[in-house]
Amino acid sequence: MDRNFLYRDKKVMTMKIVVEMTGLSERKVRYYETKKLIFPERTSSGIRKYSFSDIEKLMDIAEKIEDGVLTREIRNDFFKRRKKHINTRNDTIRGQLNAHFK
Amino acid sequence: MDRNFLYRDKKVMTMKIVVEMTGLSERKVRYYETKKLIFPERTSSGIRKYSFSDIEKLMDIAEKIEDGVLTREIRNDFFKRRKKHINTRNDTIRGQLNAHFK
DNA sequence: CGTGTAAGGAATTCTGACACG
DNA sequence: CGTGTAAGGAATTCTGACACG
Repeated sequence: MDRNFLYRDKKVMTMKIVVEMTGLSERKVRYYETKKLIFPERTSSGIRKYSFSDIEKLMDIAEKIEDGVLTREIRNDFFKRRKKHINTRNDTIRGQLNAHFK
Repeated sequence: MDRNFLYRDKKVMTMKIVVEMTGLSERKVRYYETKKLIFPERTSSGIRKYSFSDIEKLMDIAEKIEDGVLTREIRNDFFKRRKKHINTRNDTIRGQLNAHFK
């Protein structure tokens, strides 16, 4: 429903909760923000607020990072939904994660 | 879906967010908890965590309180889904909010 | 590049209590 | 009964930086 959409995208969680749910460190979560991968809102006093969809996105990002994908590439992937394969380079690691972009 | 259910009932919001969303004071939110109207979870360090359904419940509670309903009555209403009408008393205020229990 | 950490301050949250009624 | 508030401490969050690589 329309309501569920609100639940999913409403920015209501603070860092602590995000860390608990994703298993990532605060450092990583903030870093991905500087890299324009996630866009939390802020309370009037500056505290970051995340949504359920942010949580999902973070877990997706974490998975790609582990596979060796660069934040910059992940970002491009988000921006241009269908991006050409990243086969410009061909080391072992790269080959393994192409599935993510197919 | 099953997923939306998770979003709605997952306890992820801290007091600040709850206050912002409901417009209630921290005092009220905590008081309704002592009266067994809401049941937030706690982080390992003791910080209360609320869900979207808690937010909705709080707004419902606030409305009834404004109408003069006692927390005790609201609680009974929650426990026994279909409770007999509260017409034991009959002052003006009471008459006006019977709709809530019909 | 991606991430850990110590540093210091600011904002949040918690509990128990006094107050009014 | 329902709610405001001052009190003091504990836990959270924030930023900028140094470090490694």
